[in-house]
Amino acid sequence: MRHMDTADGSPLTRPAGSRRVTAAMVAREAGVSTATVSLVVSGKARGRVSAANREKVENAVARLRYVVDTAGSSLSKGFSPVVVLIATDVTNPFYAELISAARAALGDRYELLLSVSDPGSPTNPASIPRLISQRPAGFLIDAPNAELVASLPAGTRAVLLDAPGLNTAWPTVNLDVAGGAAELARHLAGLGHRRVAYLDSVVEAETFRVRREAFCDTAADLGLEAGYQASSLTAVDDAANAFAKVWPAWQAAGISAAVGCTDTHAYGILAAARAAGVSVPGVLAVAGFDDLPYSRHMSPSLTSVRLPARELGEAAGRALRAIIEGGNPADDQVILTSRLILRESTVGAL
Amino acid sequence: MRHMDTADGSPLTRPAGSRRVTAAMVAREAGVSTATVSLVVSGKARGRVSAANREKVENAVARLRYVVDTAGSSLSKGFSPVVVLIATDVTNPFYAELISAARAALGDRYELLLSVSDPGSPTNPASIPRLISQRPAGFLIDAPNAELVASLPAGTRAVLLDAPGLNTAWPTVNLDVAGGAAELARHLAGLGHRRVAYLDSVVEAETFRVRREAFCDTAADLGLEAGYQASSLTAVDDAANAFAKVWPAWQAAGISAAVGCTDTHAYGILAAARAAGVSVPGVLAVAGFDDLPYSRHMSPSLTSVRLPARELGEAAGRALRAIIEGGNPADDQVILTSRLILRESTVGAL
DNA sequence: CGTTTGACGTCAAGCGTTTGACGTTAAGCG
DNA sequence: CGCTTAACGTCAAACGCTTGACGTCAAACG
Repeated sequence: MRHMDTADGSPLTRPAGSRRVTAAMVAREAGVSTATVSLVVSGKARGRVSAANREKVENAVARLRYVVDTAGSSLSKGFSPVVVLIATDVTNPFYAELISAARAALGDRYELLLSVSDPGSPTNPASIPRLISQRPAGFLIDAPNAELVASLPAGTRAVLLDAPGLNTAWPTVNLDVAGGAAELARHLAGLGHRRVAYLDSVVEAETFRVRREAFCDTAADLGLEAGYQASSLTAVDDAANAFAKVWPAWQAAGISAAVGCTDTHAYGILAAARAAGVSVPGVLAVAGFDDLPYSRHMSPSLTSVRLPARELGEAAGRALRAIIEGGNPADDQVILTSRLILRESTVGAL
Repeated sequence: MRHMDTADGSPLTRPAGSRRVTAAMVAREAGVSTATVSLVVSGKARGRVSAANREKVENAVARLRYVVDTAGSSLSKGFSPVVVLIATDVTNPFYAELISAARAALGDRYELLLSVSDPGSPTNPASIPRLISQRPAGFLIDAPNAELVASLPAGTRAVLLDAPGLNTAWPTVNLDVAGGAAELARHLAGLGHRRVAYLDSVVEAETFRVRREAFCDTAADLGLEAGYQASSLTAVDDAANAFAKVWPAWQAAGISAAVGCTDTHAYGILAAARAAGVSVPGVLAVAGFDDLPYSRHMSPSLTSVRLPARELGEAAGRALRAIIEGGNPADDQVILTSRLILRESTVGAL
């Protein structure tokens, strides 16, 4: 291995140039041992390193631009200073806030990296062992399905986000989507709707199941008949197509409102309704979930159940940090509330 | 270190439970040496491991669920099997395709992880050394600014995406946004517009500069007067506010078209124009860049310069893989073409 | 039959960091 | 003055994996 400069043979070679700066080099430069360097750099100098030596080391570190090598460090310590956020669909604008809040809550001792699966497909449980072999300090797992959670080895440091109904021992930060969904059902019933279509996701995530069930159950209690169907849409395009196919049947069935399990689903309905000349909310009321930033600017603007993205990221980040540094999170099962934002697509001109 | 179960002292402890499976354990189980295990697992068995032993090892690996530990491996090999994609604004739907294509092109020997900065702010160059200390096999860097590129140590394996006008030695995959921007300018001039407002981003990315300059230069050549101004918007909300403030002035100046440096900017203009009772495209034509999935469903649908996200990810992934495995990418400077998608927001009812 | 060749295995030296254990020294105490 | 304490430094043993170097052995060759 070492210095294999032969071009043939193993395809993988060390990066050329720029020798890595090691603790040993810093130690030599500062005239101390590597142990001392390590103590200073990791902030454990108290009572073991004199002020004079500390300064020498700090100068040498600055001069040489030394950065602790994660490979060596994590081998020795058992973990690396990164937190992996596993998510399915980062393009959901919901995530920008979540990520930024989580990073802030985690503090700057950890690097936050994202592992995202292809849009529409759930995270492959097979990738978990590979990620674990990176020895991250912890995982933040968004909207995991049961299979994924089951495949988590005991002892993994992880916090689940948005994992309702999973009944797991892992610390979890949940959103009370059910509350928002119920509120939406009450809202539609209150407007006089009698039959409503609920467009579910084909992606099997617990959060989608919960949204649907909460909505449909509450609807049923109120005498509002809610039929649902999965539709293969994450992008608006598909929604439009799907809508074109089902609209005649809906019309025949007397359906006067449609709810998408996501605002993007609802966007598709809006666009397709417009294309089909169906007036919203006159002929068809439309609503969604997530209150994406675009929703208020749709035409008509979209009624939606807003989820507290920032709080979610913040709570999850804080919990994981507690696990990593302390052992237990202060609060093991957190639930954040959602709320319904009323807009034109259900109530008409505001 | 080893087994520190004292609760006090260092806050960080090893994860409890589930002893890590090491190559040594596999070796014992299979009755061979760790060297043999390593050879089998890394696929270098040819000519060094008999079929019988290989099978024994494979069985033991399966039985014990052994996964190579990245910490040890990357310490020894000099790099870990991960590729870091550095990006600024993953919630741009553009990225979903880019990521998925890049992952596919990279192959399954590498794990693709994302490092994202907060929306609106460029990637902090200070985070580069930390990422490098993870020893990833390579970097994919999207829309880097000059400062970031300058801070890349020589020898870093990286491919730049969407880094126009940077004049760097790093292999780069660029989009010919300029071509699309020019096409847009010609389109607007052809429609008879004489004065146009260009809303720039406050984020300093080369791609934004190129979009603006190509548009304004072409416009000037055609006798189309293009004024531009940065506006502090990444989210549609801000755009709407900004628009409300400037519209009277625009009207006075005879501006009949507005171009957003991003479709999200254009969304904001659309929404604000609607709110202000300004007819699009009658009174004001609107266009943007990126052709986000929502754009075709806006009301009116949005004319936009489409960028080939999938091809971009694919080309970048392939180039990085070539660098990692071979040494040089087949093609050092790739340019992909963009094209203008015409829709209602400039040409009216289709 | 002596020698080359190639297949197959293992040894052991690193890779870079962390941290108990263990010195040395000087200050503090009775 | 003898003894405890604390501060400060360093040593060296891990952590888990990779791979040149170096064996052994049997088949192939002249």
